[in-house]
Amino acid sequence: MSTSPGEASLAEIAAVIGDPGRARMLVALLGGEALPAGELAWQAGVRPSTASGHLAQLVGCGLLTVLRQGRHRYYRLATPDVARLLEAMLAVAALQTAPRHRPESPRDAALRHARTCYDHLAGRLGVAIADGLVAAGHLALGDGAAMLQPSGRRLLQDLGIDLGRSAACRACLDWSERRHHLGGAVGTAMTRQFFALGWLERVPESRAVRLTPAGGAGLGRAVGLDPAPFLVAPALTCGGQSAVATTSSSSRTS
Amino acid sequence: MSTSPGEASLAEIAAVIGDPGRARMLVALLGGEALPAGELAWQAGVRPSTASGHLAQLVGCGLLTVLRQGRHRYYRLATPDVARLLEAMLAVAALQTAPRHRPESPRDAALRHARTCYDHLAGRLGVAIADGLVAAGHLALGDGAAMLQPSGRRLLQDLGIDLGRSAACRACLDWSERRHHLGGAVGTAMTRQFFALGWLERVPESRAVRLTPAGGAGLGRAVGLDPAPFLVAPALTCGGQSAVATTSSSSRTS
DNA sequence: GCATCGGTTCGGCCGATACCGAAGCGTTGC
DNA sequence: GCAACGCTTCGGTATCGGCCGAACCGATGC
Repeated sequence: MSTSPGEASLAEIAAVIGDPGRARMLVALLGGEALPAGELAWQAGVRPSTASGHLAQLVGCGLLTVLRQGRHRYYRLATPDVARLLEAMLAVAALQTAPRHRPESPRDAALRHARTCYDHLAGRLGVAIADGLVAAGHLALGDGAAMLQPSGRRLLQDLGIDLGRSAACRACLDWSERRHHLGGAVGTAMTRQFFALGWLERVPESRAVRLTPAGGAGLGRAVGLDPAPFLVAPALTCGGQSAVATTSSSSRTS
Repeated sequence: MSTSPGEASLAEIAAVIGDPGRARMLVALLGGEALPAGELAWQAGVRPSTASGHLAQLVGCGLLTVLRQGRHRYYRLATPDVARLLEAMLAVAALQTAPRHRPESPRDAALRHARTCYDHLAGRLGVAIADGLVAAGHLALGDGAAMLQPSGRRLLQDLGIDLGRSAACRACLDWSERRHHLGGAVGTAMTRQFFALGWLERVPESRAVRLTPAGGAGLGRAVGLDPAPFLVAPALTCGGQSAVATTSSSSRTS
């Protein structure tokens, strides 16, 4: 066969992602944290033995890396490129599912509201922050790319975020909003600082994040965000127990 | 199951891409042209009946669209998002294959040299043009994003390319060079104009493109490109017959 | 009209692989 | 040391999906 290496590996990688269980593992890891094998098995809805095989494949084709720590093995996305690939797939997938069923599970609602996209913010909150920066003239955004303006650089410096000389950042297509939010080095640095300032906090067992009152005030000042819709968050549906209860929590050890 | 629609479709789409035959079809369509079913069957190396099934799946999950014309059916990538997804996969796949085998088939050599990436230029030529623009200060490039500077806008206007007010463009990761080339609206407009000016021409039966002598002179003036390495192109290996001969040309009707 | 051609549908075959339970291995904690 | 724990390896089963040839359908051209 005259299969170019590119073609061969393309199918290989896609086939590995193309199993429902493995896909669920990857989406779980899209939060950016490293997770142990048992947690991923539970997320995928399979037995540990099955999950182990899946994880071996994911590591084998370079999508994940392992971190051995005591008797645990923590898995994480191998590179940011993998996260971008997954987001690109979710964006295409969202196009197909949007017209069809819209049951809007509570878990999805929380994710649509605000979540991490590997190393930056996504969901309505991520889009709203990007919008605020654009409206204030701090950010130029268009056609899949974005660039921070001098005023935006100063703004971020005031928030304690010191960027190198790079003003360019990625405009990541948000699969839930079908709009762009801020990614790349600038988006990563902003998100990290927001967590450090206590403006954001992670929702347990999920990629979802929550805006704290301090964060609402801070973002209101900084980017003119109206924090109201984000503070009344759908917390009742994603507080950890109800979402988990709808799945097979019985198979969980705890 | 609590599979969010995103997760379910992620696996669905990946599984569809994950077949070697279908992957070859998609890569063939990455050239940006619409191709008839028979041509795609030949590219995939399967019988028309098998290819028909594959194409139905690709259309079914929204990756391709059909264009009926007489007794032919032309297939093309459904949206630019699909092309971006495929390029993201190729970029990740290139990471894995790079350390391994490097047989460097003649077809790959031509593609590495210069090719279309759906609607813009890629390969060494695409990267060299982007480099030239950056070196001359016409383009700011960094972290997956790029932005045209005022001088770059004037340069493109002189070449007959009129952009709207958007100066932002995508920096597309080149899977063969592991560097960025110019995509987005600006990259698309440039590439289209280069073809219109006769600076570029397509290599038949391939995504590869060739720089014409006029194009070498023009790009030398415009972006300071040294056209020498691109004019002595590996044309002998990709002229159409030798590359095709290595595959099953016997099954071809012509 | 009839032959040709591009493409799809159908039926049957077969290889690949996801799944589980049981057993094994290394680590942790008492 | 011994038990508990997290994870992996192995063997067997069952299902899924790709592949082809043959038949069918619609459009084209003489």
